[in-house]
Amino acid sequence: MGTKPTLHEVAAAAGVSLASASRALTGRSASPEMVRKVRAAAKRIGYLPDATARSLRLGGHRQVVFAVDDIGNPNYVQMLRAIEEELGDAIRLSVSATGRRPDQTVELIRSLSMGAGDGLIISPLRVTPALRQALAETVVPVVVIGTLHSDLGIDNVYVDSSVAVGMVVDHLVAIGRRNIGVINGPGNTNPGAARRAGFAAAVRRHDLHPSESLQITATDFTVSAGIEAATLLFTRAREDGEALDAVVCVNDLIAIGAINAAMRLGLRVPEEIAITGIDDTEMAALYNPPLTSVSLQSARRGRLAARMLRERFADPARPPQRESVEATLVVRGSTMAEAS
Amino acid sequence: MGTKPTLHEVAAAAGVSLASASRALTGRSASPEMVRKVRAAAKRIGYLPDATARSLRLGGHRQVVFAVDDIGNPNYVQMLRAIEEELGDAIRLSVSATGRRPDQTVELIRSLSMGAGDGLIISPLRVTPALRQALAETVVPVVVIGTLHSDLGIDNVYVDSSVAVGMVVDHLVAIGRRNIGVINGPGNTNPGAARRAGFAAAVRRHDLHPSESLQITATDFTVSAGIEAATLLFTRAREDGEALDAVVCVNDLIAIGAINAAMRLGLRVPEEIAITGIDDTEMAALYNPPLTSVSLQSARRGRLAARMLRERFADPARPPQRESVEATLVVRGSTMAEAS
DNA sequence: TTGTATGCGTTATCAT
DNA sequence: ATGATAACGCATACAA
Repeated sequence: MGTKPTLHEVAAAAGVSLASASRALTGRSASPEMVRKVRAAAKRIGYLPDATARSLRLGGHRQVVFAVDDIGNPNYVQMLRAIEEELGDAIRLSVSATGRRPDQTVELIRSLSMGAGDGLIISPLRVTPALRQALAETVVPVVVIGTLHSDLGIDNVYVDSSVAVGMVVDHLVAIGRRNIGVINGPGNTNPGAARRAGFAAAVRRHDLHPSESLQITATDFTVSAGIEAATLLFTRAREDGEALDAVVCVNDLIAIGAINAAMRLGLRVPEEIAITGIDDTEMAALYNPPLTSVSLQSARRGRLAARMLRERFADPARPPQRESVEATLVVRGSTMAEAS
Repeated sequence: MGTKPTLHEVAAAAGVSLASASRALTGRSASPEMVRKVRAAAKRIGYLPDATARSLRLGGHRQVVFAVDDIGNPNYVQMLRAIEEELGDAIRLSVSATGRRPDQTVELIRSLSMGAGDGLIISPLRVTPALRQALAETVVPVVVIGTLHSDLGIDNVYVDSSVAVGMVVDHLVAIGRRNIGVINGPGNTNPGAARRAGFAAAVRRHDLHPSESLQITATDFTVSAGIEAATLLFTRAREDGEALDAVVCVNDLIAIGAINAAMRLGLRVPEEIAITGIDDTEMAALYNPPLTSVSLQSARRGRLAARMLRERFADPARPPQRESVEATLVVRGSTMAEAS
């Protein structure tokens, strides 16, 4: 009773052959009486068809898994949508949240070898040694969206997000802001580290010398973390008497948090303080004020990754591919008042 | 060459047995020489393991499919996240966009019988006769999120969105607004029709008599459609000299479009015009001004649906379940200036 | 270590 | 219309 009933047991319970049971449930060619008997037996013993077995027999479609830390992140949502589109009806797409436990991605890659899927697309926040190891050993194809050493021999699509930070700093300097603070994300992630480095390089290039107290780290890439960090940044600048006319945030969510914090403190955006994000989320264009941001082309990256996987399915022997995507600055109202 | 190579052919190409080929690739117990030969042969003929077969042999997990019109819709994203969480690691979750073609949902239900999945969660915008038919016939369990006649015998979780509209109208009247316009969504959808009816009932209840010109229909449940519709509404009201101090929008995206349109026309929100949404999207709380909305508890609905499916897996024979969720009003700055 | 044979749960082919 | 059986692609128990 505790085990999962098979079609075999349905047939036994109904007192008919296996083949008849199958036909009665799929409705191919069976007498009304047979259908009645079989469906009754199936319901009685609690039979549910096994999708895997059906799929095997019927020559089912390929399945690819898309694994990200947080499905709710708008960035990943864009990727998800693009991947789904690119894969089309012929390939089924599963999503898997890996953010709950560390190195869950590694388990996932290993589980691929147990039939979890025919291919995998991941966008890992951190590339741990264990992950590198798993990537090197995998037999089923994996595409990584994010920074990755090329000698791993893994299909890869990436974008240099450190230059993205450079672009916003360039823009801020160009419109006359020189007292630029920054809200970083956690430094122990790949994007976090890259953007942190990008900011350091940019201020050096422009000969800016932001005080340490204007460089702050949010605990997470979220709006609430952004509010918290920005509030601290603004009050600290005020107390210390530090000039501050712009804040670079390392993603849109933090930036929106920063705008919220600024307003609560009565700071006007962009007149008193310019605020920028990164990712060019849908919300950026819609926000009030609209958020200046840098598009990292998430949709395009997702589409490219999906295409790479399709092409690898078609030709498993071809050399590993690498493609990159250009960051593009999108200037909006959070740094410049709109032309009237 | 055009067909998909199987392990059998790898074994043949390597001149070893099927079992040895299997072991060499999974790395169980095989000599280095064997591993080398087999992996070489596999690479040469372009072998990729079949996930379905592996999963069948290894006793793979259940797979459920979540099908919605647009994966990008924040509403569905919340559901997706909750479903993923509730299902846990033991059940794999696939997403499927059904918005591309009409009645693609029906095809999906039928394709379930071909091994596409062990269970299905759908949130259809429209319940067509064909869909009803497919639901009545399906052998694999389906949970419908949305309005559904109970005699279909399908597990169902729903929320009455017509009362949601009533709640915002009550609120607007309570704060002294009586010249209330509305931006509806497409009427040929389930939510669209329900909310339209809800508005009609509410204005009747409060003895309001909004002129026809203040009741408008957006072409879609999107921000851009909202901007378009709201612009038309505001300019029309201005030209006709109609008083207008509030606009009920049937979802958050349209409402945000309406706020955008209002600002472009120089209308102050909420002082001159109050604007409300429905869905209580994440963006609602973060927007500027924060959007008064009605939570339809998407996350909770998703979680309930996932749980229903799990419970049906556990006991296929139990009677069909129905659960509902309460709409709750969330008052924010788009209708009332914040307390200072 | 390697090969042979069986079975995972289902549908399709071929008889009857 | 129904029943017996092979096959889908793979991993493993067993024998060698």
